[in-house]
Amino acid sequence: MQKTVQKRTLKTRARLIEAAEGVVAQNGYEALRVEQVVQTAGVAKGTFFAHFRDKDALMEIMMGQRLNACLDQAEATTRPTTVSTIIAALEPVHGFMMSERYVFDLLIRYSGATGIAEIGPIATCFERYFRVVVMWLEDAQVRKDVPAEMLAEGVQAFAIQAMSLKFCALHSATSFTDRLDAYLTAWLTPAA
Amino acid sequence: MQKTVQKRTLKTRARLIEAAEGVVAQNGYEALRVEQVVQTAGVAKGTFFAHFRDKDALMEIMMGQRLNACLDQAEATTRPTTVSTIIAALEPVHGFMMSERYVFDLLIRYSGATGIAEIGPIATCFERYFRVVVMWLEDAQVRKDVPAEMLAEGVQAFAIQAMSLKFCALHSATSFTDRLDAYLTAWLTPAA
DNA sequence: ATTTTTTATTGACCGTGGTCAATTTTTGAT
DNA sequence: ATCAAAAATTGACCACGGTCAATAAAAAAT
Repeated sequence: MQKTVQKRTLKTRARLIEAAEGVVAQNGYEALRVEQVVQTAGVAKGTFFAHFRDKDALMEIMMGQRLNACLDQAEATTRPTTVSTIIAALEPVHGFMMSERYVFDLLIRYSGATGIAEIGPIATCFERYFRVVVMWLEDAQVRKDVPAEMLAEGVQAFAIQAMSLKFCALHSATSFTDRLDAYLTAWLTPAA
Repeated sequence: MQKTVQKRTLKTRARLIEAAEGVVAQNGYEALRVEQVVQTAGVAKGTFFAHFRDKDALMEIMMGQRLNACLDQAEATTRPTTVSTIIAALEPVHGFMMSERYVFDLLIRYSGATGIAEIGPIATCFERYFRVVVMWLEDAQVRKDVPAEMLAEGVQAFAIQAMSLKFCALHSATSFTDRLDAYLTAWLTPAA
């Protein structure tokens, strides 16, 4: 009982994603409407949902691609060993995450797997972010009383916290980079 | 040009919130439908939106109340001075935050003020959480090389991280409390 | 009291995400 | 080539949050 995939399926799917990417390029992620995507792609609405569970599933795919590209960039830098170089290396990733509030919210919501064995593109990206940071930290000038894995989880937590505060009217005084720098210095190289 | 508020307004608003609370008590937050709330309250749909900007605004009010009650509980404990007692004191708060995935997501989304001078009930609660933890940390057995304010922001960040991972299929092995304990020990009382 | 102005309520209507039985297209067997 | 089974597509339809011009009720002015 194999379910053969027709080549037209792949074509339709590609057309949908292409159309969606065009819409996003023009108006951003938040303004994307399924109706506009299917019209641009020249298919019926039902077709969209035959290809993607829901609108968020398409968002996950598109944002996952962008995130992976940003992570490629991050990994292409010379291996950072200090707090400030780590932050600099992650700049493309964080930049995209903060590009739109809608993007940030959606990324956070899907950063963990939603169901059992149901790990989506965004959760995968967060896992990759984590692994990259672990790798960097393993031979960086940081505290060694705690495993690199935990340090990396902390980096992620602090990055999200700094991004959150960036969107927050109350704490908009300090810049994202300055705040993250202070957090990570205290976390990775404690003085007491 | 004062806009006088009629007493019937307050009554209608109270009826709406009461109705909403009943619905939530029965089916949880996620299942709440505006239609059901207005039916229970015996008003028209338009009235709902004359009282609350949108459905989320009502959610914010209800969750804010619950959160404040949890924070009252937290503050009623004998002032915690160690990592484990801090975690224990915050248990009611974290418990509510993790009670439903929908609740967690919404809280995170509104944890920062959404607009300038537009600080809502949930953001206020997060501010209170922060203040309470600062107060505790000020005379707790923790590192002093970093201001208590930053330590408290870290506590919040790690708590959110631990809650996120709790909802995540990948990392469900470690319990929330154990994970948060490890985080906070490393953050508040570093050994190197 | 009567009129005017302000405030609150109403419900028909809209936008948008999502569903599903019916239809069309493709595939594979004969 | 023909036909039956499987897969993909369609579009009318639904659910639900949210809007707004019309109406009703209350408060203020006369």
